[in-house]
Amino acid sequence: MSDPGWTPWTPLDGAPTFPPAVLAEQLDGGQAFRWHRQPDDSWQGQWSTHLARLRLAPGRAGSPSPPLQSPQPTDSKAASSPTAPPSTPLTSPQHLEWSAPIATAPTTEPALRHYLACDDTTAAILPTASDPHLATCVAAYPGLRILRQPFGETLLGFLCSATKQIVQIKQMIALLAERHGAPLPPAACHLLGDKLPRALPTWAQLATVTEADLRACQLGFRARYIKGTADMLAAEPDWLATTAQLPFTAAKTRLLSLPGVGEKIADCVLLFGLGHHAAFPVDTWMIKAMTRRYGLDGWSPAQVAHFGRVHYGPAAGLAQQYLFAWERTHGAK
DNA sequence: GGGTAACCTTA
DNA sequence: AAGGTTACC
Repeated sequence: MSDPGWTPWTPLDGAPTFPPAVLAEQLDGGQAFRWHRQPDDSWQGQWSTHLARLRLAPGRAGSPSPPLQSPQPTDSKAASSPTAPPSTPLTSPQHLEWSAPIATAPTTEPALRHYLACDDTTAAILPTASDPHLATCVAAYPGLRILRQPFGETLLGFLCSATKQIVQIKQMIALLAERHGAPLPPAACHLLGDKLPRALPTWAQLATVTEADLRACQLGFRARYIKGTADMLAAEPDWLATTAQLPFTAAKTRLLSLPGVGEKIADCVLLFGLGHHAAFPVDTWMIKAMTRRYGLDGWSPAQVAHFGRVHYGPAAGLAQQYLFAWERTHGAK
């Protein structure tokens, strides 16, 4: 059944089809930290002042909500196993459906399509023809894209990320929103029972929070970096807007001037928050991947980053996301 | 410049 | 240990 106050599940026009594992990777694979899987395997997430749910079209049998007029072309195989275990990354692609609070749905839908980068075709320029391993990774996650997230939120998320796992980062971010974020516009607010949805705090709001209160959000030593960054941004109110307009290298230089932002976090923010697809974040997973799959034993992060930029070119960031996803699931092999 | 420890907390 | 950065040798 669909929730009262929420729109019925509706196919998202223009969205690619996804195998379940790819949708999970895209929403909860380390790009974003505000998507939470629900008991019915749908996803609920927030970005900016948007709140939405996503799911993959369930099969015909046992469909809990009255079937809409969703076309479902070429879906004969997927329908045979609507609840098939996500045993392999390659289960059959299914169509994406969305739902949102009724009051905000008209603005949510186009925002969602933009956020999910449904129109992005960057994968077409990946050098898969000359790189068998990259081709394997791409084939394993068909439809995977780089999200288009709000710049400020992306910066906050990755300032939280240092030596933390995704689950922990999500906890920090949830606490920051709960304690320091503004409630979403009233129309959406009665919808989640006792839990009012809140936006993430803006950087201006963060500048008014004490470091101690930030530490109380489980930020640990990252609290000092976030406070320092908030102070710098508060001293220069146009910092985010100005940086967002700069070309890749200049934007990176500015990001690196913030406390707590080094090479890796800068590249993540450039990639996920500013759409600079040439950024190639190198973390411990990428070191493992390049060592194991390309024989780059003993290479430093800076050397691996250089290799990535040269080898993968203008879509290096997307290549990184495929390699990252593959390594996290196939790392042992 | 490269190598190493400290930084917080929790899974 | 964990998806890093910084400070200091």
